[in-house]
Amino acid sequence: MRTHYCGHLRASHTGETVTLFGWVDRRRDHGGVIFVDLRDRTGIVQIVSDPERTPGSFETANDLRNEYVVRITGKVSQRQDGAVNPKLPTGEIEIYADEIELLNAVRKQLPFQVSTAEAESVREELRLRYRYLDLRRERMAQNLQTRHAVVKAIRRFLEDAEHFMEVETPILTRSTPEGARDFILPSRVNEGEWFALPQSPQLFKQILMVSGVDRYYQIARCFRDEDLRADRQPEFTQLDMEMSFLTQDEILDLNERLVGHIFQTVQGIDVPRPFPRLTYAEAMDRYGTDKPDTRYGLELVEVSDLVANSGFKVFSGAVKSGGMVKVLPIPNGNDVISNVRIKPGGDLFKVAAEAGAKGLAYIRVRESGEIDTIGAIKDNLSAEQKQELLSRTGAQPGTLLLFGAGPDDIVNPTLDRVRQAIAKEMNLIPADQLNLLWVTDFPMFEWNADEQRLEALHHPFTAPRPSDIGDLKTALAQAYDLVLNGYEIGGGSLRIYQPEVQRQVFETIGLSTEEAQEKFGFLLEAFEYGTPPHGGIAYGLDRLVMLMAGEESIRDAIAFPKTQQARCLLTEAPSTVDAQQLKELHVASTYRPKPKSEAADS
RNA sequence: GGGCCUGUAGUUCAAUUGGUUAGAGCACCGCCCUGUCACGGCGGAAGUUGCGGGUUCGAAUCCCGUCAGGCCCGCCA
Repeated sequence: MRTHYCGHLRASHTGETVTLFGWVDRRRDHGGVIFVDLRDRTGIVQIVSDPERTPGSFETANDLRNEYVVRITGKVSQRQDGAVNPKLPTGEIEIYADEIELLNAVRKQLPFQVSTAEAESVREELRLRYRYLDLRRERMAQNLQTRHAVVKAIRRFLEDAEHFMEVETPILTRSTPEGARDFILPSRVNEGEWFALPQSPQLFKQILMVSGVDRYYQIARCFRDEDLRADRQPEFTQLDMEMSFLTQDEILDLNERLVGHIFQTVQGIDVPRPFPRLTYAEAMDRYGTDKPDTRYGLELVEVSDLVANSGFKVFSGAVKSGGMVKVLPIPNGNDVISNVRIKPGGDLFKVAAEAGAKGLAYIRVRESGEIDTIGAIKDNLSAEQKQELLSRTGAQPGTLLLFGAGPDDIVNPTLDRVRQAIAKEMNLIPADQLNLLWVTDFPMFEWNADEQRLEALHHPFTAPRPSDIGDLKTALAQAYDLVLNGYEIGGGSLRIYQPEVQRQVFETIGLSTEEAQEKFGFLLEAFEYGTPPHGGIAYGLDRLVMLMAGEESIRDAIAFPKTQQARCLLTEAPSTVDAQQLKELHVASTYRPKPKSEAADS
C-alpha cells in the first residue's frame, strides 16, 4: 500500500519507512550503487540501491529501465553534504530501497523520451498518437493540473461563495439554425429524424431561468462542426453561466470576482479590479478589433476628416466612398521597418494583403520633423495638414506612420494584424502581464453579404439596449466580451425575456414567424409563463487554461485533442461502421472513394 | 475549398546545396564502473530519407502526384 507520493517527501520524513509507487524516470548505474529517479504525478524522488546496504533490492534495480512501473519500500534518509540536489524539491533526501517490486516493464521501444529531464520537443503527431506517454511528461502533466485547479477554483467560488447550482443539459438535442454547423446523429428509434450535439447549452440555460434555477452554471461540453485552428477544437469546454434578476453591472462584477478568484487560487496572481471597459466602438476605433491586446500601445488614429479633401486619391477616395483612413503610428519604426517590407512582395505588405488591403501607405518622420514619403502624398498635403497629422498621431522623429485606407471592414482588420505583427517583432509585449478588459455595447446585428441579410453578432437571444428597441437594425446590444491579452476568453449578454421582443429580433434576422415557431417554439412558449429578466456568460475554458499554462495551442490544454483534420490519432476516430449499424439508423452513405489518379500510371 | 511550412535510425537533428559507404546526441543491446542526479567509459545493432512516379551517369537534395502533421484564409463566438 502506498504511504506517500514521491514529490511530497521532505527532510521531515527522515527515518520513516515509506512505500512508493511510480515510473522509473531515469536510472544511473554506477556498477555498485544504482540510483533510480522514481516519478509519479507529484514529482521525482531519488531511490538508492547497492549490494551492501540494500541487498534485497539490488538485483531488481539492475534490471530496471526507463518507464518501468515499480513499487519501492525503503527508508527516507538525509543526503550527505555535497550530495544534495537543489534542483529537486525532494533533493535533500533519498530512499534506501529495501524492496523493489517490478510491477510492469516496458515491452516496446518508447516512441519518445518521457523523462522530465528531456526537454526535447517531440513531433506533435507522435505526442498525440501516444498521448498517454505525453501526458506523463512534466509539461502536459502540469497543464492537466492547471486545468483541474481552474475548474476546482470555479466550482468553489460559484458554489460555495455565490450560490450557483450546476445543472447538466442534454448532449442529444435538436439542430438549430444560426451559428455554426451542427454535428448530427440519426435517431434509431425515430426513423428519419436526427439529434444534434449542442453548440452550447444556450437555450437550456435560459429555460432553466424560467424554471427558477436563478443561478446556473455548468462545465459544459460544446460541439461545432467547423474547421480547426490552433485555438479551436470541434469539441470544447465552456464554463457556462446564467443568472436571473441581475443588472449587467452586477453580472460583470460577479465575473470579475470569479476571474480574480481563479487567478488568485491557481497562480497566486492578484488581478486589479474593476477590469477596464471599452465599448465596441471605442475598441474598433483605437485597435481595429473587438478583442484588443492592450499590453502595448500602438493605438490607431483616425484621420479621415483630415485627408477627405486631399489630392491623394487613395485617401480622399476611401472617405468619399464611405470608408475611412486610419494611421498606425510606430515610434522608432523607421529603424526597424524598411520600405521593402511595406511595398508589394514585402512581409508586412503580405500581412495587410491577407486582411484584404490593397497596400499600406506610409510616412516617415525624420529628425527635423520633416516627412519622408512618396511624392503623391507629400505633394497633396498642405503644411497645416502635415502638422495636424503629426500632432494627432503623436509622431516624433523616427516614427513610422502606416496608413490604411478603404472600407472600414478592411482597414480595421488590416491595421489590427499589422499592429500585432509589429508589436511582436519589436518586443513590445510584456510577457508576464495580464490585461483583462470588458468590451461592451456590441451592435445587435451585422450584415451578411453572402446571405443578403442581417445576422446576430452575438446570438439571437441577446437583448438590445432598452433605448434602442425602436430601431433594432442599428440597435446596440447589452452584450459583453471578456478579453485577455488579445484573446476573447468569455462572452455573454442580457437576454431577451419578452416574447414580443424575441419575435422582432427573429424577424430582423429574416426568420419568419413560422420558422421561428418551428425552430424555437419551445423557447417562445416558455417565455409566455413568467420569465425572469436574466443574463449570462460563457467562457472558453480550454482557451483560458491554454493562456494560463503559457501554451500557444488549445491542444496542450486538452487531454485528448484532435488534429487539424479533426482526427484522434490515439483512437483513430472517426472510423467507418458496419453496414448493419447504418441500416438500424435508417441511414445510407453517399460517400464514394475518389478514383485513384491514373496520371501516375501512364 | 485555398495558401504556406514540415516529413531522414525508436527519437531530436545533421548531410559542404545533385556526387559515390546518409552521420551525431539521447533511447535500445552487451561489457566495465560504489555517490550520481542530463553520471561516466568501451563496444554493438539500428535507415524503403512518408509513399508513388519522373528528370539525371548519379536524387534525402530538382520536378509532378499523393498521404500525414502544423500555421493561416474561407468557415466559426
